[in-house]
Amino acid sequence: MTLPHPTTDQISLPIVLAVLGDPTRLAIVRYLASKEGVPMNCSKFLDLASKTNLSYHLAKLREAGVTRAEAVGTSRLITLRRDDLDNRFPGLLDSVIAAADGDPALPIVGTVPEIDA
Amino acid sequence: MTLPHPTTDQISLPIVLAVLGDPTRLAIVRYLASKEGVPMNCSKFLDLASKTNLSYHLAKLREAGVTRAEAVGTSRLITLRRDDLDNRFPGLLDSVIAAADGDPALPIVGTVPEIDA
DNA sequence: TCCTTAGTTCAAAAGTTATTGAACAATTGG
DNA sequence: CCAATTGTTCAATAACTTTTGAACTAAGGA
Repeated sequence: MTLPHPTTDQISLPIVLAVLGDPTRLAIVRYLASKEGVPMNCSKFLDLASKTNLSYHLAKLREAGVTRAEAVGTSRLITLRRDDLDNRFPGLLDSVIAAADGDPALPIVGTVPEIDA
Repeated sequence: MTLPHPTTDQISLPIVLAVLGDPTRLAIVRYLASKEGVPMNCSKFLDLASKTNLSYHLAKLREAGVTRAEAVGTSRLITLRRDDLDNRFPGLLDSVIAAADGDPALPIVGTVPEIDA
């Protein structure tokens, strides 16, 4: 199963903005950005929402072109499409992340401490 | 009647992103940005939506802190809260507007030519 | 005063998004 | 093979958002 992703030029500004305009999804994007290059699996985000709901939000992010998801075994490895976003919308992601960092009211991944290896 | 506006520090990133994630509102913001400092009245945007619907979208923009509306006579003078947005979310508005400028699919104000004075 | 212009409000309808639980696949380890 | 792990899909519901028309207010001009 190869998951559908938009090509770079199919990424639409209003859709990206609307997708980022949700605190749960913003938290996911911030976390991916903070671990740039390290693919995450969905379970990392379980403190943000239920498994089902996460599946929904992650699909939104992927369909908008914000993230890339690759099926590996029973996991999905999720990465931020930073290069594509930076190419298409220069400066946008950086300013969104910087703005989010300044807002203590936003949910963040990892507040509920994970049992880390 | 003084219309309600959030203070600068009440402006919320997810709300601003969600509000800008609508093509009609994005068109309004782009137009205001292109005419920086020149207050617009609502009728400027009548080629984007009906009068009633415009009232709704302009209220969303105002309530999010993106625009300021001042009642003058029977008109509302609408301006972009650029300083407030730039202070709160540096670079965000500029990158959104630049990104929008690169997308020919987005609606723009003034496509239907106005009978100008 | 009466009419027009500018925009709002209200209630209804339509459409969309978010959230949930139960059931389902697919991979991996024992 | 069996069970656990990882995540998806589906259908239902809840909750919002958008759009509309009709009725309204408020100011300004004739």
